[in-house]
Amino acid sequence: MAKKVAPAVTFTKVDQRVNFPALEREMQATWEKENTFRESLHIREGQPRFVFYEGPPTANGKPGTHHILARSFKDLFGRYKTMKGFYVERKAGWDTHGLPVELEVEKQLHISGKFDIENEIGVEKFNRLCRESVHRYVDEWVAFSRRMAFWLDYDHAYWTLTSEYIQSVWWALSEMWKQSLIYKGFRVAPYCPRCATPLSSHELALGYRDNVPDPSVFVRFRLKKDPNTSILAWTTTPWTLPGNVALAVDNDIDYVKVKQGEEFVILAEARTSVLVGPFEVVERLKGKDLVDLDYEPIYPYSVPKQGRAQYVVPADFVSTEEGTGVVHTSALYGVDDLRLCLSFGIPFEHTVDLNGRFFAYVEKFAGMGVKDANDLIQHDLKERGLMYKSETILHTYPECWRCGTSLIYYALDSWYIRTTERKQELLDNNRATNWVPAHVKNGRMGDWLENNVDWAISRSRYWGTPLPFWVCEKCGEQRCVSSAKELGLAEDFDLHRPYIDEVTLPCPKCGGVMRRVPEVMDCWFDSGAMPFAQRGFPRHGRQEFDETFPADFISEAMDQTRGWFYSLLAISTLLFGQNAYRNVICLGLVVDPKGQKASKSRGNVLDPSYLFDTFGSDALRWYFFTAAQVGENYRTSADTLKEVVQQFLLPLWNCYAFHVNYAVVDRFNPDRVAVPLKERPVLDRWLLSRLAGLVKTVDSELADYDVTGASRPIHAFVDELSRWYIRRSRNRLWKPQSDADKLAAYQTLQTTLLTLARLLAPFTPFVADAMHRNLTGGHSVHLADFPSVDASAFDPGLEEQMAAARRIVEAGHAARDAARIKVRQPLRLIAVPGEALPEEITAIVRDELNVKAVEFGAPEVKLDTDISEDLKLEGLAREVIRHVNDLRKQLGFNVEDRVLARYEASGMIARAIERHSDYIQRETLAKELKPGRDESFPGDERRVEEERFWIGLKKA
RNA sequence: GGGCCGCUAGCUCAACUGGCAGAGCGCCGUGCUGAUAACGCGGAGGUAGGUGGUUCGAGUCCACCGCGGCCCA
Repeated sequence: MAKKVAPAVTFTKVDQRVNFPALEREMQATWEKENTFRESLHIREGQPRFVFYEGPPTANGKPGTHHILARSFKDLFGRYKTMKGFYVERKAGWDTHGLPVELEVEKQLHISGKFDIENEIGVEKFNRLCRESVHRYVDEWVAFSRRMAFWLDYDHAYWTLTSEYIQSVWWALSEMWKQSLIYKGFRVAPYCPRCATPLSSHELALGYRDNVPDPSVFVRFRLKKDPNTSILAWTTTPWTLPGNVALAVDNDIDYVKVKQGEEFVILAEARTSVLVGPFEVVERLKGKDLVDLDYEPIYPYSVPKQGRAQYVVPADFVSTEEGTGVVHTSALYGVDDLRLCLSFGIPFEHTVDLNGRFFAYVEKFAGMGVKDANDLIQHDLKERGLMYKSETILHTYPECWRCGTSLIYYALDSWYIRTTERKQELLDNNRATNWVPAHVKNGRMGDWLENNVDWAISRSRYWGTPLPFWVCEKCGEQRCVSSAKELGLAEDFDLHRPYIDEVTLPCPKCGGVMRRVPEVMDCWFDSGAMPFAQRGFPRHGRQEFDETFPADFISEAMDQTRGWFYSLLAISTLLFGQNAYRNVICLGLVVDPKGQKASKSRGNVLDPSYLFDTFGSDALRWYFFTAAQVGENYRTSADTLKEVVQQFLLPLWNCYAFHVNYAVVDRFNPDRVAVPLKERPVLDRWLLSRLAGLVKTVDSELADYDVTGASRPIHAFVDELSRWYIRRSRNRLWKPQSDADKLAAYQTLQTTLLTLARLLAPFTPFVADAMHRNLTGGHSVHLADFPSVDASAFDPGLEEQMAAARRIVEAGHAARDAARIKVRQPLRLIAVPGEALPEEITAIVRDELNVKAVEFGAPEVKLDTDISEDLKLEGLAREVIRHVNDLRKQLGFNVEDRVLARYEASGMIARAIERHSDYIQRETLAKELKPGRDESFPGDERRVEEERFWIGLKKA
């Protein structure tokens, strides 16, 4: 007797009733214990880098289901490229500054607005609380990311709040300063005069109220050359009239001059319905005919001495939907107004102070609040015969979400980066970037860049990178600082407000005192600076920066087009003349099954921990990779995730369990010499050819950043593996004897499942590693190489023949169904159309359709439905086999248990058992099959086609 | 108001450059099951959001409109 060689790999039996969330928790623990992530980096040290940048999440809220999406894609490519042999550093990052953090702290303190922060809490304490708040959320993010298997190096994370990081940001600004790209100007924003603060668009959206009453006034602007004629302009904010500097018309709109009594009025033809009383059209004009006309200022206040103002200019934002088709323009109290005045060089001056009160020089209304002044201004205009008509309208208007005060649009001092000067470069660098999906490049992103405006980088807030600009109190000299050292500060000095505000510099020009401007930076600048700031560059990390710029790959949600995608592009273009990333995947949103965005008020938010606990993170990841084309929205629900588990993960797991559990029984040794491919049965050669094609597809699609293109074929392959290969191979593993055929089947399955595990490792890292470790005796799949294509396995001809065979099988099943003859009943012949297939494949067809012969070349599928006595007995034998196996299962025997069988039968059944006893014993692992009822054998009455019989079984 | 994306079966989604509308789930019927939280076969279910246009031919190209989404104003 040959001595048994202990296999090097011992498989552990697999439970078919797998619990994925539990499996994932165990695997996570294993990774922690074995430091698998660190090890996966370690084994690629010194290899070419694949550079990934982590877009830092704002650490001021809990992670949600939509965060699983982007983090899945980031992780996918990190793992894939690692398996392809690259060193993929994955440095975590935290976006720690900004208004969201401040608002969170305001909420926590039950305060709101600048007044409370400065006078009740104090900036020092406020910023300390902001810092603490950030740390609190970061812990949750780390736990969340671990749970979803997002491998990221949290130990070396970059934090935008560190002195190191801040100084890198300062350096970036100082470089731009040297290029004269930074200037101070005005920026119009929604503004609360009570809180004395501008509002972000997010805050603005919180405060809209319907049916707000406001004045609606039509004002005469008398022409200088003809004071009997006025241009009629409309406004709902009379308080802006003292600031009027121009009137805007559209060049192409039709205007009319109408006569009413002794007065003439000009307005858009489409708006004559606003006129009071009868009128007579005396002249028709185009907007461009009005351009350049000077009018009598209604108030003299707002225009500085130099420059031309108070005349008609053309604009592209004038409409005839409301008003008069003429827009009164007050440079500092409207976004369009300011843009227009700047483009025409019209001079202007503020009439209203930061508390919403008129300056003293606006004599008639000095010191009045803007809302209170509305009535007085209307009264004044009426008295002077300039008010054509005044009414009250109800409209939707924003209020301050904190205090309910009506907001005004107000221009504040703001610092800008002159990005428009480098617009062409921005466009060129964008064009050189690979966008997925492709339409974003010239669509959303390209369009945004075409309409580029200078980047307003200052915020009148507290918790942010302080602007490094110092201005002399005396002479106005400006200076940009690029490091703490330059200020004479220690390396550990907290560069935040309020400490930095106390740092003054002597003015080199006049010897006066230079003080820092009060603003902090737009935190988008922080995140856009991360390619170098995460290294502390240029003070440190020069080599690392050189090695890791630009990134090969980044991925975030689509809304980052104007966020991080832009801030990276803009900063890199200005500083380094190229984009910071080569490939970018922009993802859609996670929405509910109706396509509605998830929100607390709609009650359609999916709780990520519920999803993790119920379906597991592999299911979520696989869902995001396969469910929609990249860039589309994901209509997500518990049902769609359940489908992933049932349609993909369970069939995959069952294929794996099938192989392993039989391999355990048979003590399959994966180290045995492989049966040469040519000697393997056709089914194996077919599967391995399909597998080679799959590897090729997945690899090339991932190389192209096409994730659905890579993942969907894997699903299709698992389907074929389960529903054709294993279905047709069960008997090969089930049979008791160990021969070359069985060995080939095990070896084929082993190769296939191992390859699948490696293909799946980037997609579903938990289940892939569970499979891989068991199949290899404990090696993590994440330390393995990505599979390479086995070109020798390709056999397109065979694949085509197998496809033909499957078409025949389908037609054959349909024909049986039509003839109402069950598959268990063997038949003599099926005739099918088409060319003859090789015998080895035809044998599969015969077996699957349970026919003795297949005849090719028939005009249509035809089944010989004649059942001879021999065929009948064979069919009955198969019925018996099924009942015996059913009883085995019922009695709780294991698949490999040998049994002893007794039976009691008569008639055809008895004859069938006698004639086919070898066959029955083989298929039921029965060592003996004897007639005679024996009550010591647990058994059952069974019935086939009205004939009763009894069988009993015992373990052998 | 502007830009981009989407709209295909009850649901989730496919269909290379224009060429006979598909899959999975669900439903109905049926078969099979040591074949798994299965599987096989058959069936019902579609005006391709709408209206025009180009073309021998349009889900696919063009125009306009509607709905949903994101972004900007």
